[in-house]
Amino acid sequence: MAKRPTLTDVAAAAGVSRALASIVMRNAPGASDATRERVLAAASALGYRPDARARLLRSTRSHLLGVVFDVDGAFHTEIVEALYPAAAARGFDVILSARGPRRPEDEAVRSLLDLGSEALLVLAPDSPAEVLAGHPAPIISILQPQADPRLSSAATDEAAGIALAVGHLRELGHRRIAHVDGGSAVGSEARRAAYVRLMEDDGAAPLVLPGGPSETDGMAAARTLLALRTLRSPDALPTAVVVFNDDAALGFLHILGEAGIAVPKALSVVGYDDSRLAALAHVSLTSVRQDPDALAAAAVYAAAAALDGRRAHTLVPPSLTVRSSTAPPPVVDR
Amino acid sequence: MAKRPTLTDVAAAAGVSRALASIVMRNAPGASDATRERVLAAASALGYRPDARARLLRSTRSHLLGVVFDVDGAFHTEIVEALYPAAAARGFDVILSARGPRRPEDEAVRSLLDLGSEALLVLAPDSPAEVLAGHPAPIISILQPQADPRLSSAATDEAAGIALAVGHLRELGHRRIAHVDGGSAVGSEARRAAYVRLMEDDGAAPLVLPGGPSETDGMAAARTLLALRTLRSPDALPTAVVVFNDDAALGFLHILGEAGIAVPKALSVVGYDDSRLAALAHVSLTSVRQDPDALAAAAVYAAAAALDGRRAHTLVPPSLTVRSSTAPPPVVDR
DNA sequence: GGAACGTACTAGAACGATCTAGTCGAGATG
DNA sequence: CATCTCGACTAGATCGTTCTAGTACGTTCC
Repeated sequence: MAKRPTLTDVAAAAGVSRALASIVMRNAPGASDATRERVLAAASALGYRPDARARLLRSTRSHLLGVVFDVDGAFHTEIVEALYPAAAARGFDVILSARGPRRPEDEAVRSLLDLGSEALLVLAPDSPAEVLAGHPAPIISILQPQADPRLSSAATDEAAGIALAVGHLRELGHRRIAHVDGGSAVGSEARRAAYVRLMEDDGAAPLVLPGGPSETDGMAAARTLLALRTLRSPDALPTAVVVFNDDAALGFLHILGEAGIAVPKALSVVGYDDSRLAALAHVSLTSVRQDPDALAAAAVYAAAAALDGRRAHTLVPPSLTVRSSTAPPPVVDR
Repeated sequence: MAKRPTLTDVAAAAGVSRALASIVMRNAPGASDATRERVLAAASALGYRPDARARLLRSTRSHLLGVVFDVDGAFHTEIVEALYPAAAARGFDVILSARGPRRPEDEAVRSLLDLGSEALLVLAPDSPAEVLAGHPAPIISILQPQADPRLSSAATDEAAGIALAVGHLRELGHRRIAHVDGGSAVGSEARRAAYVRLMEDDGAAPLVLPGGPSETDGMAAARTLLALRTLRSPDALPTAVVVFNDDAALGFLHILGEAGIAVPKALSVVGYDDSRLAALAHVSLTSVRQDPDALAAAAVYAAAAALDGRRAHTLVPPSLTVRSSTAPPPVVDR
């Protein structure tokens, strides 16, 4: 429990001034190679580590990115991990603050600002753009594109994701493709609109089943589809469904299983997020994959740009992970 | 982008000295009610928030708890969220640092120490006790009990958890209960030992199938069990299985399903962690529940105790969430 | 050979708060 | 009435670093 060595200790040990030791530790120009070596040797001999508090307090730039993420968002944590290397590549450090049912976004944001964050990366912010733009540091919205010109964003290209899903199904031969939407969840509107547009461009009738982001929402949507079966003729029923996300897709699959509808033989299902759930052998769901590394890199880029006074709005292209919940449509009475 | 107001600004606006304004902001004794009110009014009028960097640098106590957690550990994030209120209740603030495949524990720990954490809470530490004890702040190991007297810990009572699972199965009428262990994962040894002991106390033969913490480990264990069926007579085969965790249990269930073994009719399965997976309608796994709130409270208590020079080792009792993967054993040839 | 320049280095202020050691005045005590 | 105590308040040092404004000295240039 000995007290931490300070820069003064290092300077004394190396026989130089504090200021020069500081120059060496920051790897700043203004020291000869010989002293540089001597100071570094003294530092490591003493086990010196710069005190982040003093450093943050004094320096003009903190090089700190504050990140707000959801504790229960599985995909959020993937992005968080990708952010560490992405930030380091541009000379930033990362501090985290969790948001959750018992910790409001506002509190998370403020604690990061109090520590001197230069910019804030907020995953799927739930505060309105108005509030976000009011903070004294630039905000980068991750996963949710922002129309507000005062904000930056890095998000997945939802339209491209839906296009991948629909394209894959069409290639398999599907024509009657339905969509279970995400209700009022983040991204739902963009995905639904992209779906409707793709259908109309193809001259097909869109069929949107109201859903939501959770397993139970998916279950409800499946029950709606089952009810439709008693009303429509078989060749007016969808042979494939694109569901808002993996959680909802799982609920959807569950009800289908109970009703004895074989997936993918009778009906193909595509999810969205390519979460851990989708990859389970038990589930094996074809799903649209958002790229956490690309999102992280785009977000850090946007932060750097924002600090230069420029706004960036990046859309990251998703990919499709094909598993065993999709297959050609059944050949029926034709 | 106006500069943040400082304590000096507040003091000037309220017509008092900086020191007195500080006393008021800290809610420390030494100010009259009248000035207290005046200073607080000035502070909120200016939108003043204390600068965490300066505060951390100067004050003798930082009241900061550093938390290291796994980005991919679903249960970890539940504890993280519970830690915020638990810490606040004892006057602590929380800062997070993620550990992951691309961010080693050591780096996470150091960044927290550099910011002045008074104690570190590490979820399921993977460094040896030796290394952990070498840090200049007390370490509280969460989820992994520690024998080392220099460390504190807050963990689930694994023996009690296994006893709950086995007890539940015995009440249902099971006598031949197997265990799929967790290989070298955290907690595996304790759970396996508890299982073996419970079996022996009952005069039953323990059957431990080698497993691990992942879905594929569970799948492998299930195949081992299936192979056993061809070697043993039916009344020497287990009628119930307690699996190391939910992930492995899911893989186990998957292979069982493929082999046409009905759960819970032919075989009962109990998981461990009561994770999101277990709660899925599609899975509905009976599982041992660890209590995140109790763990968080115990960890913060241990941190406070450690700062007083006392070590605490708390075991939190788990509970059992009964779902539909367990039922009475099949009545067979007896 | 003196001005101009560049490199290596240093003294001391500054960041924004808290802490220490006081001052001041009013009321209590003997 | 002098002394003591106590609450309200303040000046100035301090935390560990970075920043500003220099000094010292060797080299180059006309």
